[in-house]
Amino acid sequence: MAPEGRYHHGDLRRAVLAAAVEAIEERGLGLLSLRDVARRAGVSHTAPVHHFGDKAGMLTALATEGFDLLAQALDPGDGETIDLVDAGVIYVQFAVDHRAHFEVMFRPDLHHPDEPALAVARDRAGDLLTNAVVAATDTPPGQQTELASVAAWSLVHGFATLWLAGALPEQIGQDLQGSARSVAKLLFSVVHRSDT
Amino acid sequence: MAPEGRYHHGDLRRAVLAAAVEAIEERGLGLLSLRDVARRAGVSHTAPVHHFGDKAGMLTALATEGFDLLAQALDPGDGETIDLVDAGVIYVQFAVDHRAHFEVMFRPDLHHPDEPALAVARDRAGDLLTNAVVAATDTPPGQQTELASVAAWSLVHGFATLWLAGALPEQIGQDLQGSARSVAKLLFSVVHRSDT
DNA sequence: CGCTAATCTTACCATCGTTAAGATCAGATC
DNA sequence: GATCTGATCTTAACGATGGTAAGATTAGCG
Repeated sequence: MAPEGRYHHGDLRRAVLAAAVEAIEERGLGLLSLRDVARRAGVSHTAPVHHFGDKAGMLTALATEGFDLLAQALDPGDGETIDLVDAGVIYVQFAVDHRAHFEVMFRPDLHHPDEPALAVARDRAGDLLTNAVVAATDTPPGQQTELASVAAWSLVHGFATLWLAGALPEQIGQDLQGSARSVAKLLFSVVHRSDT
Repeated sequence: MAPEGRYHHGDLRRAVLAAAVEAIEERGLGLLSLRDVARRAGVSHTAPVHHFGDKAGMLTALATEGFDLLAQALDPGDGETIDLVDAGVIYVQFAVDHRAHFEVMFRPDLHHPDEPALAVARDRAGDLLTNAVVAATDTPPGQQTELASVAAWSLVHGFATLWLAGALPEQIGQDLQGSARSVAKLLFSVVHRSDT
């Protein structure tokens, strides 16, 4: 990936983010070291500074990339809205497939709080989720819809988070796909009862 | 709290855990420093080693204490089972009131994986949640009940986690109590629809 | 009182994140 | 093609961190 022996890497920003994902998946977010990331990318430990400023900047960029990937996975394109259950399954699948991204996305204590790109990416993904709820409820957006969206998001987010934490019983983990779909089907109950 | 000027602290284990909670609430789990915790407790930076072994040991103890506190909050005593909605509200309230504990509880990458006390405390809290679901569903425990429990837990856990991450809309945060109760009421839909 | 184990401190080491200074290089301009 | 300029990367250094080793202090118990 990295051109060997060259002073200028060529695409260090991307390489650093990829190395960070690799490091987080191997040793966990808590043990992430910027120097280790730089080593994996084959550059000196201060090279990432120029692209990200500091460690928090790198994690902010990683979180932004994560929200972009999630939005991309949730967006069927052509201005259409995704089915609610499908959206739920995709959300869980994303958390599992992009564990490193997902963990960083919801750790604002590790971010630069005032990074506009992060807010933009997060809002885009959030809007796609809300749209799926609105389409499923078939009622005009309002305060009830907002609560329904929050509840729906909470359900799939909680499921994904608990699975990542290894807190779910073994049976669930053995058939994660099926369990995720079963849980996602409950989104209908959550969304339709939330107006009572 | 700490007896001044004494060589032996007297209750350093408790003091260190309390200092860790304080430090996490102030600066976030990601920036937690063992030396800072020791400073807050008024001891040298290696004093906690004797009680916890290392940083992961301290966080494992903190997570265990968290599960114990949660179980205590969910246990009405006298062998009775708690109401499902009440349990949901209590869960969210616990996460907010004991933010530091809660965050550590679900970060197994920061724990000693084979600590028995942690597993015991976690299972006790988990059983209390499952009991509340079983009592509400009114059906014998089985695979469906397990899925219902997971879904119910996911809903409140996701809500709490998203709130802690600052990811929920402002309206929710302004009336967290009310929103938490509204979400907890949805537990009935989740639990009763999960057998279809 | 005296012994022992628990508790805590000081000294030290490798590693970490960050900053400052300088080296190297890509691309634009002439 | 030569030169200049800014972007990119490295080396060097600093304070802080987590962990280990050795020793000091003291509580509990005979």
